[in-house]
Amino acid sequence: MIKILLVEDDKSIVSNLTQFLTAEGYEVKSASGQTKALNLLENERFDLVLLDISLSEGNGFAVCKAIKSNYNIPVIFLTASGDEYSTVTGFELGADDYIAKPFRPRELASRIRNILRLTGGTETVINLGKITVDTVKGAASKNGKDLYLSALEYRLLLFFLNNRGRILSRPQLLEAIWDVAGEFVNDNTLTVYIKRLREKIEDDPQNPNIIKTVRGLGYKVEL
Amino acid sequence: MIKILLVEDDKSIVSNLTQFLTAEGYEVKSASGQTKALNLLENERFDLVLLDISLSEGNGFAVCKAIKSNYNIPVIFLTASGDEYSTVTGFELGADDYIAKPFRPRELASRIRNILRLTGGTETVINLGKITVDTVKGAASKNGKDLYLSALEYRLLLFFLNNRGRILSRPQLLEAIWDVAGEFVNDNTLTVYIKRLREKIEDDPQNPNIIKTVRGLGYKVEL
DNA sequence: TCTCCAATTTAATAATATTTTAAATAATAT
DNA sequence: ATATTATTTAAAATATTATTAAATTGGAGA
Repeated sequence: MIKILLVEDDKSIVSNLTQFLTAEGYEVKSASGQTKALNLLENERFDLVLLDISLSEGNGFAVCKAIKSNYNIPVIFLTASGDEYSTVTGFELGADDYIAKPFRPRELASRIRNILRLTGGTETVINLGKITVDTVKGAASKNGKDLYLSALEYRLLLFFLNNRGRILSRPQLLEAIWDVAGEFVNDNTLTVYIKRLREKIEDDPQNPNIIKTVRGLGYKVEL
Repeated sequence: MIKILLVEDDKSIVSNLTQFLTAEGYEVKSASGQTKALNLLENERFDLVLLDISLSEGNGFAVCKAIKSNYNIPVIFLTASGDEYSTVTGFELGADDYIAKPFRPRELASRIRNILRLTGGTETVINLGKITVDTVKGAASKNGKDLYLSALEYRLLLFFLNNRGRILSRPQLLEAIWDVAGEFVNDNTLTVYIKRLREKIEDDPQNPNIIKTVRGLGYKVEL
């Protein structure tokens, strides 16, 4: 069953959408504020988040950012209509689509199907050889033994696993994990983290077998 | 350079969008009808198609279907406004997004970036005889065996493959790979790289069969 | 509020592979 | 035959990545 988290404080929208989406075959839970939303996300696995970005409490952008960096779940923004600013920066913050209120439910359903198709659903447990990452628990292990990764090490590993087979350039990694687009984070920070991660996950960190260096292009984890 | 094919018969839209998207850093080609569009697609590689579905000649759906089944390129529909029918069946036909006219160029740009991000760009595998380059993996192979190319060798090969059939002059190559327009990179650098690349990809590097020298003009890779 | 601790970032240095240069040789066209 | 263009070779210069250690930051608990 595909689970959708609806983050919205307008009660009537919540009730209408819940009814409609349930009829469409989704399981819907709702949260009226960003704190509640993040709480729910910590405890349950969702496949998609519908996010009202005009939440009274703070703005929705922060939530989106948090979701994106911690859970890798697709997010669709529900925006106040005609707010071009929102749409543009929404995408840039990692939203996967947006829809302006008021919207037709059928169109929303269509966009949901589309995003789920494009993002291929959410994975909860990712395996690669001896390494396992459980994104629900937020924990990683090697041969079943817990790996004690720091938050950034964890996110870096997760990003690699979500993009295995791909060459990931340093700017790409910096942007994905440190989310400053190139600026202000010492480039070497990444190098240091690669080293630390290797130290924890590789059998022979000097001759890494999981995270490979492709000189001049970036790093890559094989399939 | 990311290449966009704009399929649209309204001249003023074509001209406006071409200008705008070019300024955004895309390479834009346009076709006024579906036949022309499909012709272009046969001969060039595009990364994304913007498709007006109210084309006079036939409807856009057929084109979209053809694109999707033959090329696996993301398609964004440009629809007449308020046409819900179009949006729903558009997605179902494989469109990756749609935008209703009239739209704000910035929003279109935003959607383009988003789709390219979601679909991970197109251009993933390029083949030429025994040589294969996979730009997602960032790796090249010959007869399925890995070629260990340096970053510049890789970029050079990629550039040749993206421009096969064309004669590429030395200044052109220098500018493309070394991105120096006004010299200061020893002209021979290119020659040396051609040699190294040939050594790795040619069966008989002394009698190159892939990268041909066209004396006085430059180099060329046959189609 | 303060202190301490772990996590993160930065800086300095080393190791290594790539890139550039230069100079000698070969091939081709006029 | 000679000038021009292209190739080859090998060594020098540079860039990129890895390592190590020290400085900084920010949060949990006293």
